[in-house]
This record gives sequence, C-alpha cells and structure tokens, in this order.
Amino acid sequence: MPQLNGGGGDDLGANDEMISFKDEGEQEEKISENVSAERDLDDLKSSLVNESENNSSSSDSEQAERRPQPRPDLDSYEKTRDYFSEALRRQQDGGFFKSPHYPGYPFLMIPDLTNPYLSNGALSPSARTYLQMKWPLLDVPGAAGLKDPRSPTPGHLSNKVPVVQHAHHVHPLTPLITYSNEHFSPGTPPSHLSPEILDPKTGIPRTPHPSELSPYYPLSPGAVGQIPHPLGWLVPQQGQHMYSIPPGGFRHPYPALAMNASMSSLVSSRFSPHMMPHHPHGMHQTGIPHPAIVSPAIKQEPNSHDHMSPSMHSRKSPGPAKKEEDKKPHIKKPLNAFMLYMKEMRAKVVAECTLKESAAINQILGRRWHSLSREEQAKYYELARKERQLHSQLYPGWSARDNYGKRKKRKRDNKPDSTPEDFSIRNKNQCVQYLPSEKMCDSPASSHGSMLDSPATPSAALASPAAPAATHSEQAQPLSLTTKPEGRLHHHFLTGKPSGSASSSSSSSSSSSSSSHPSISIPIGTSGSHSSHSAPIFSRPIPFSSLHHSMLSPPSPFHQAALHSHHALFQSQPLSLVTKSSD
DNA sequence: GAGCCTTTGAAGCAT
DNA sequence: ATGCTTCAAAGGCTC
Repeated sequence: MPQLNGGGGDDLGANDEMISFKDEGEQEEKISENVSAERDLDDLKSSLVNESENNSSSSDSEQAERRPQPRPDLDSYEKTRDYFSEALRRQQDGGFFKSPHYPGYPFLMIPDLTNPYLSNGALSPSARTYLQMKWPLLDVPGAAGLKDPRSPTPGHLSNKVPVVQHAHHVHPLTPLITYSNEHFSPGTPPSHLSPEILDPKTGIPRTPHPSELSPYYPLSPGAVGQIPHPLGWLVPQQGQHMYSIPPGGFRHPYPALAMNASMSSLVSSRFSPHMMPHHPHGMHQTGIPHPAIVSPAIKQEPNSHDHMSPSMHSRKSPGPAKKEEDKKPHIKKPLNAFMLYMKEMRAKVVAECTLKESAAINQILGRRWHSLSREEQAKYYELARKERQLHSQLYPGWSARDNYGKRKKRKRDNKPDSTPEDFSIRNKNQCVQYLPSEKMCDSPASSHGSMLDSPATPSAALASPAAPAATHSEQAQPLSLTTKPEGRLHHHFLTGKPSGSASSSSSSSSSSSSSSHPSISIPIGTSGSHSSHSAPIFSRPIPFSSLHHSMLSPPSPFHQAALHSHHALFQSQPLSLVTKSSD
C-alpha cells in the first residue's frame, strides 16, 4: 500500500489513508452490481433471522453511491449537519464522496472554535496546548498567530482555514478531508467564506492559501451566527435542545483554527455554543463551554455525586435558590464511537427509512456499524478517543460515576432469572416489533461484517499493515471462543451477546436490548475483557447478516481473507447457526 | 411527563 | 482479572 503520508505524525491511521478508495469504491460498486442477484438469495436467507436486509437496503446503499447529488430527502438533515458529518456520511456511502483518500483523516479541519476558545475568540491556553499536543497535524494557525494570544489580528485565526471541497479534489498529500461547499447550502455563507476556491488553472476547487483567507477572518460574531454550523451535530437536530444556536448566534471563531473532525466533535458537537453565553455553570474553568454540560434544569437529581471538576463546584447556578448540589451541571459522558456514528448516521437512516422509532433506527445503525469497514470504524474510535481525552482535560475531576443515578434506572422487572429460552422468545418478539416491515430500509447489507471491536488504538490497527493479518489470525481461530466458560458461551449463542466484551446491555437484567439482537452471533476471537484497553479485535459476535452477506458479497479483496475465515467458521459452526436460525 | 426501547462502547463497581 | 451495571443519543411509544 502506498504510503503517501510522509508526516504520519498523528495516529489517525494515516497510513491507511492512502488506500485508493476511489478504486475500491468503484470496485465495490461493481461488486454491488454483480451480487444483486445474490442479494435475492440474501433476502431469502434473511428471513431466517428475521432480518430484511433486502434489496431495499442494499439498493439504498447503492443508490447512495451512485447518487451524484444530495438527496432531497436529506436536505433538511443536511441543513443541520456539519461538514464533518457530511464528510463521514459520504465517505461511508462511498458514492458521491467516494474518494476519501485519507480515510484516516475523514475529519475536517474545521475551525471550530466554539470551545477551545475563550469568549473573546482567543483559544484558551489549555485548549491550545491540548490541541497542539493532541493534534500534531492539526492545522493550528500559525504558530505565530496562536502563540501570540495578544494578537487581535483576525488573520492569525484565519490562517489555514480548512477548505471545503470535494474529496476527490483533495490533493493527495493533503491530510485533510475536505468537503463540498454544498454543505453550506442551507445558509450559504458570505462569498468570502466560501470554503472553496477554484483553481484558476484547473478550475478545480482547491484549498486556498491561508493568505487568501486570512483577510476574511475572523468573522464577526453576527456573521458567524448566520452561518450554518459546519459541524453537524452541533446544530440542533430534530429538536435537539443540546445544540441549539442562540438567536443571536454564537460567537464562533469560525476560522480560527483548522481542525479535523475529531476536533469538530470534541469541540463543536460536545461543546454547545448555546452554553457559552448563558450557562456559566457550563463553562469550564478554561472558559471552554462544553455541550456535555447539561443545565441542571435538564438533568439534575439530588443524589448527584461530588466528583465534579473543582471548577464545576464553584459555578454559580443561574437557577433560583437551590441546593448547591442541585446546581451542579450535568457533565455528560463523552460519546463513544458508536454514539458518534449514530449521531452521524441517524438522520440518514431516518431519511432512508420510514422508521421513526429510535429503537428501530438504532438496531439498523447497530448493524450498519458492524458493516462498516475497519477504517470506517476506526475513524469513530479515534474520534471517540479524542473526545474522551478532551473531555478528561476539560473535566479532570469528572468521573462517569458522577452521572450514576442521574438517570432513572431501567425497569428491573424483567425476569433476571429468565431462561435462555425466554431470552430467545423475547428477542424474537422484539425483533418483530422493531425490525419487521420497515426494516426494508435496513442496513446495508453488511457486505462485510466489521468485527473491529473498539481497538485500543484503532489508528494503530489502521496504521499497521499487519493488522489485517492479525485479524485473520484471530478470525481464523473460532476455537478461541472455547476459552470462555461454557455457560457464557451458551449465553453467547442464545443471546447473541458477547460474554466478555459485554456490550454491557447484555448484562442488563432488562437486557432486552442486547438479547434482542436479531442477528446470529458467532463469538469469535478471544473476547475476554470488555475493557477498551484490551479489547480484542474480534470480541464481538458477528451479526448473522454480516456473516452471510460476507459470504455472498465480499466487499473487497481486503476482506476476502477475513471472509474466507468467516466462511470457514460458518461451516465449522453450522449447528450454532442452524440452532439460532431455526428459532 | 417520566420512562422504555434499542444499539455499542466506555467506565465504574463488585466479586 | 472478570463480569455486571450504568450512561451516553435519539425519538416514538407507553403508562
């Protein structure tokens, strides 16, 4: 694999970024077409698992791939989406954005400064330090500019503003994913903000030189406020209160800093601008508001723990006289990879489907998640990792435990002593409930089950060419599942949940969630610990959908070996499958 | 209006 | 070290 990334400073899996995704995408398209007939067979098979990953679903993907123009039904969605979201989605669609030369850098170097910046637009020292430390490749504006906090010059902030352009226009050496200007469609920013600059020679949008942009930045707060936030989930979505933008707009040092999607998510998505002016309690000591901080009015319960960041304790509550504890802001947990993915893809799924219920949507998303390629998942893992890092930096004293008990506990009425059969039955019912007719729009075909399970260092897996090999090795060792206690293993097959990896929900007594997984799961790999630090590559059961699709339509040579292993596994474990599917 | 449902992942707690 | 529990998002649904 060509290594075009000379830098490689960041661990975003840049090494894999050189994959010619365009070629691969084309290949996948062909495969897609070739296997259309096989998809029919898929449909038949799918009935065994109460899944309907039918043509509809697959065609969705294919259509998405072929659609050159943004779908109208996504317009509204896209209106509220940030560039990052769009970039990711396109990348995943592989279609009208099929040339992510840098899958490891699927994220936009968007200057989102909602958070790392102080209210005056200056990057907070801590944030700046953090950014520079964590994102060596982060296109932080000129050192000169940022390093001189006193510099009021907008130019220093505008330097190297991420350019928005089609991925296929990205210079091969550009480690930044750019995106189409169309993402601004909802509210086309002032022309001077146009993320694209046509190259006079080629006519191709190119990344403007910082010098070309600097004069235009930073935007006035008002102007910025009129611009649709480039960072998707920052913008209110479907009534999402968390990311609403105040009427007056928010001070958004828009061009101040180029950042990748990781930053986008870290900063924008999680750092709601609306908190900046109104919620002092949501302001970190660094002056960085964080969207993870929820107004006490939204979520506050008396039994909150006292593990907040010291800065949090000192916050004054805007609310009326309430107990100090009640005034503590609720710092939400950083989103994990899947959550990020969900946020990114939910609207798309909703648009593609008639489904409205989140439960159903989530099921689809769960399967899509598994259908993602290693690289694609790794992007989210990396993003999540950075989000956690930033979160920990912003709230050093915060602990996940702080939020324990702040949410009503789930109903525990569900027969904790349920027998496996109970599980099975319930699963079936729930499958029917949530993935019946409408699942037609369901997941994509899981052309290849992605069994990447929250690698401790996703990027490492990406970066390492050996990763696939290791993967094969593990994948080719279904026996590893025997390392698990038989009981657990049993549970494994019956509930479709990994024993060790414990996607937690499985253990939930209510457990409906995991146990309701409609797919057939085959424990693969050494799922021992669910700890992210030691998460095996394949600790998660493979959705049957992914499995059988894998066998029918291997997506790419890259996965063929893995698929082969899958196949072998499938053949070697027929009983399990039969048992399950005959349920 | 509170909570459920559903998904995966991370983290904390208990053993 | 391992397993279980809780929470994170989302929005329709149920009670």
